[in-house]
Amino acid sequence: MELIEHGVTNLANSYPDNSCPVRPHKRKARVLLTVECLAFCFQDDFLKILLFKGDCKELSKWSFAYVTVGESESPDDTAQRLMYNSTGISTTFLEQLHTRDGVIKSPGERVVSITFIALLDASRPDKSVDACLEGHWFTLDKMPKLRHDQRETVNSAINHLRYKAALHPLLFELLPERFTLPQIQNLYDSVYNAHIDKRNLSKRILSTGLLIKTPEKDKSSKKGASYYCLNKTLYNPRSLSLIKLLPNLHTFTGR
Amino acid sequence: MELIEHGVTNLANSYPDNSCPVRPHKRKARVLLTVECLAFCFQDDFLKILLFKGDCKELSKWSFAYVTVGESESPDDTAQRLMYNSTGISTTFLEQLHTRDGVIKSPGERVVSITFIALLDASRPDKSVDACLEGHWFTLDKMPKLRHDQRETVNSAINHLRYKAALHPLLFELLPERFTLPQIQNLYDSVYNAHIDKRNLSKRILSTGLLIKTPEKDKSSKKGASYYCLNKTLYNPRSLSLIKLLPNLHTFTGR
DNA sequence: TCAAAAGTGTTGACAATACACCCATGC
DNA sequence: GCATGGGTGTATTGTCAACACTTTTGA
Repeated sequence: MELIEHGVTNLANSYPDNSCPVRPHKRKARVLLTVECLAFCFQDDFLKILLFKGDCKELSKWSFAYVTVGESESPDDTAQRLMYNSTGISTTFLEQLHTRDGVIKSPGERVVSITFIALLDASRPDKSVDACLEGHWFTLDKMPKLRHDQRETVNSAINHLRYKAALHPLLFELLPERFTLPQIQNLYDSVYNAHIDKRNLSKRILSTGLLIKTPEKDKSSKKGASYYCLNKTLYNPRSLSLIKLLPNLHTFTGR
Repeated sequence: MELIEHGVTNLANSYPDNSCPVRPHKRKARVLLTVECLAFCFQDDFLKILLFKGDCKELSKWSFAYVTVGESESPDDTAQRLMYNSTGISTTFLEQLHTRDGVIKSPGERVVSITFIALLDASRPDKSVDACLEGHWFTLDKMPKLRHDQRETVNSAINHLRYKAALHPLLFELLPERFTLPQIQNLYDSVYNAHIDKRNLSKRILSTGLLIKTPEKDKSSKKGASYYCLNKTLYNPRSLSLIKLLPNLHTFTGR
């Protein structure tokens, strides 16, 4: 990606001063890059979001994870590192939500942050998370007070998650390698804070052909629920097929 | 948005060196910010994309618009400015697609660019575009050779446009203040490179209630087509309602 | 009066919803 | 044998797609 800066300069030079369609502004911005991650998981039958205890400026308030981008890493790598360091889990689903400008604190201290949404399989930490004492998973209805304007970002991430999961088989990212239909049921109920008819939901989910029934059963209930796993030849988190997974789509607005 | 840098530092200080979930990387990235715009309009019954003639490095190739972000403007302002300066049109629809890392050319010259998609009403330049000689609108099937890896970005923008327009009343952004049903027909045909049944399309469009029929007619055809305008109390480009506007949604993949 | 383009309705197929009972097992 | 939770089928409704003719008017 060897584009940008020279292109602008050179293109600008070929125009008279006031007419160049892409002439640069007076002074170029140099900014500090940060990455912030809104991390979700599914734990104890609830959708949860990862938050960290406040720093010394605002001890009582919480925040989602964020970190500055290193000099020699891409923002995607940063997000991956941030998730791994804060949860011990290798994130399989990371998606950019938006990039926004922070305040200019002093000359040269302008901060631009790229917001990611991360879906984690909470069942499989690759390393111990003992080190991450200050991070906690909260259900959405029990979230603590957040710092600054973070609440808005969290809300838009939840909205985006609901929107996207209604159209694409996305929530499997939150489940372990193998899972049961009742688990899926609880997952969708929790994400949409609703009671979705289990017959219709399982019909929709199974009709996608994305699930493979395994002979094993989860014996924690009396009858035992069959385990399913993803059909990896059909399922690709990079290019999710468009499948209507929820009724009443009209209740959502686009991102 | 007074969060980021201090938060990280302080939070980091409260952890032992190897365990902080959000500890900063060794050295922070300071980057040059650029904005690139994939601008679409609807002209002569075709969807068109705005491209500029190559600079001295690659004279024969074309590029979409891009510019560095000024020291005292937000990326959104930059995109707005870029569009206005290159087309004379005030863009009503600007949406972030993604942010991506460029190469590190030399220490301190790392470039990060934010990609926008812009939908323009080509009928209403606020100022003359005579000054913008090197910019041209191309139909998608007649696009010239693009620089570098820009083709991929263009393709993903077109894909995103198709995806989003299939679910939301988005393409009105490309139309003038008042427009006719045949114009809408041509617009959708062109965007999807298909022949969409006009009876079904007009039914879908009109059933949204977003259009208001005016008494005037476009007299350029024999019978004359009625002009419609948007119902501004219902239509809001910031929060587009989810309305299925196209059949065969399954032919698209998610953004 | 003819040609060109606008405008409009119906039907059949499929998909989505609502809804309730049987089954397997552990205790 | 009973309580718990898993698993399944159907009837109805609504939605979507396919399809062709009539209307208007300018030339």
